[in-house]
Amino acid sequence: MTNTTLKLLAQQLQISISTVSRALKDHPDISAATKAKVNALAHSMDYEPNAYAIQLRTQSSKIFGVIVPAISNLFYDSFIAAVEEESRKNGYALMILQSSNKLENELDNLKIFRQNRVSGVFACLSAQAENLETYHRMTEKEIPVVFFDIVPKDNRFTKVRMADERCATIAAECIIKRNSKKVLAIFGDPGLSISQKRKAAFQSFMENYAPKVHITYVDAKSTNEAEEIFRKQYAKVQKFDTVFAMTDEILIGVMKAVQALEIKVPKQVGIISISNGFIPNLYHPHICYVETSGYELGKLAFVQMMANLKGGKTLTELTVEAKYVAGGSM
Amino acid sequence: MTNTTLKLLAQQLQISISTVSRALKDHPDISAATKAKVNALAHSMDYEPNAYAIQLRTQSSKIFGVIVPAISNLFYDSFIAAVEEESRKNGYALMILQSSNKLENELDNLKIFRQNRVSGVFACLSAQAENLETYHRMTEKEIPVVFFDIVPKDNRFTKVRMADERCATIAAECIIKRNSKKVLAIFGDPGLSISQKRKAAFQSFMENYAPKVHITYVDAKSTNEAEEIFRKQYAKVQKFDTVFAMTDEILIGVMKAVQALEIKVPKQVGIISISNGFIPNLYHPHICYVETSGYELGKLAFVQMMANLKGGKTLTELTVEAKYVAGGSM
DNA sequence: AATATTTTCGCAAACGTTTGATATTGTTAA
DNA sequence: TTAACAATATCAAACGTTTGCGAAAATATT
Repeated sequence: MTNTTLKLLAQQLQISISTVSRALKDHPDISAATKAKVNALAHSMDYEPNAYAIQLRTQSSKIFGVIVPAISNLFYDSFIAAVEEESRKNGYALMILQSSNKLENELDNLKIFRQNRVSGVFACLSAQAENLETYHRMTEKEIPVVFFDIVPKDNRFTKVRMADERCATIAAECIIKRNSKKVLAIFGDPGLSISQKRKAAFQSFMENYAPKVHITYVDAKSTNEAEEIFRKQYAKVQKFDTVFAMTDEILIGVMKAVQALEIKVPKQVGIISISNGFIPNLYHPHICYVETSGYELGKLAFVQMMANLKGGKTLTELTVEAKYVAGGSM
Repeated sequence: MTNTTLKLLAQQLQISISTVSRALKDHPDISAATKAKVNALAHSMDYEPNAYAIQLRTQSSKIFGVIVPAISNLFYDSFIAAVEEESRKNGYALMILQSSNKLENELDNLKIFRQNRVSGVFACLSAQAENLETYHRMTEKEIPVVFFDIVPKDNRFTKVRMADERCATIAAECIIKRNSKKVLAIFGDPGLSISQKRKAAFQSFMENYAPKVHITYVDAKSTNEAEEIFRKQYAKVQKFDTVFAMTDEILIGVMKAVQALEIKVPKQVGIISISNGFIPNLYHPHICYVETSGYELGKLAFVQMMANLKGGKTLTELTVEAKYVAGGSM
């Protein structure tokens, strides 16, 4: 069955295509009577405007592209959910592609976006190289790019991200308040700037405000690594009394060890992490965490995108504020 | 900066648009020399074919639509990830929209898909009404629809889903093998057909093969409800020795209670659930589960989609087999 | 040398829509 | 009654491709 088109409607009603087109979009040039007729027929014939023809004609696509390392991820999926909500409210649809942290995929995805003349791109850099060349090409072609979470240093781009330093600082404050003496601080992949930032912020805060607290800094690239580190450190005679987990991945590893070793939380060990809250609330008692919300970040990113679309250039780096959520683990 | 088009390339090289077009797609009519020239210029001018023009001309879009209740979901996000992978391999892009389980959104999404003339739709029905009318309209317009997970009863559609009955049966087997005497079986929202199927299968299996086992059947619509149920049942003098959790949500509730009550697993209580594995592996010991993989389901759905696209009508209901994954909880 | 064949390319229409310019009415003011 | 104007509707070009058909040039066959 062939699709209903303006032409079809026009010849049914014995009027011109342009009249039909204008009637459908409530153009003042068209009389109420004609509009009524056209709308009625369009509805009964199940007319759906052809997005491609429109986009070809108007040179604008009403589609945003989103690149995430992985869709299946507690943080990114809430980011996507937020962007999707806002997009739909504003009449945009989303094309979502995952890079799997591979440069090759990221480039492929960008190509698809360019070929589909997306109105804008939300991009999270893949861990590998910083191939900004391609992104520059996009902005040259007036496709705004809003980077989120893992953003480039180049400040010719619009960026939104979590207030990473602040997150770490809040966690540090908390540890100081708890009067901890010995802390095990586990950070993520040291290759990622996010790890570096958080660690630097954490470290400098602790050194300034609680220089006497003894802190063991370690990096863990995976859940398993985090678990092993915890076990090893816990085996020492001088045990730590508090552990800081920079990510959900790390927290999961820590909690596996905690459960296996039957450690009482918070009596024997206090735990604090940075998370969106899902994982920390799985346990009893709930783990205390500094909230980093992918959802909030998504909302913010969308605002930035619209600003870019409307008012030309808006190059800023915005951050979402972090807040502490108390659980029973400290 | 304006986009490079075939026309632009053509006038640069003083040849016709059609020659450029054919050269670019390696058409045998074009000489090697011309092809070389064209390709070189196209590359240097950063030519990107305009997907809209192509789709308008060829009437095919190379885009699939996906509707899920929520992107931010352990099951659906892995489904999406699988479909995305396969799609890209086959040159398709994905448009993903979430219904938030609202009929209104679902219809909006479908409209967007129709207007974008997607090549096919992967749909998971929202919990509310079964508005199959719209889906029929799509198939009439020769847009194949592959339903997944929550599928309609109408068997004029292509459907893929988990082998729900089998999942429950496997769990039941496991419980029998463990020699359980008293079981607490917690199922999900009784309004969903998936809950009904699993419960029916579980119940009939137990009645047939282990009629003497005492089973308490309850429904829980949320994590909190599951936790409360567990606590209440566990307070009884005649305690259950095994609990079956139909979903991750329920398992999470159960585990909160288990942790709070400091119940030893599996000594005091055995636990088995149905899950994709992420949640069960968060705990120590790992919870035993019957695996239902969104990822596998995605792969299967994609195969069905391609079959539909190629060979006309392929109306079948396929299921992904379930398998038992042993943890330390039984 | 004339014809037939192949290789290489251009013409033009079509996909469905939007929109500036223009034409056709009907209405009002002088 | 006629000029002036507003209201309504049409024409036609354009967006960037693809593709059937035919034309020209080069090569091969008699």
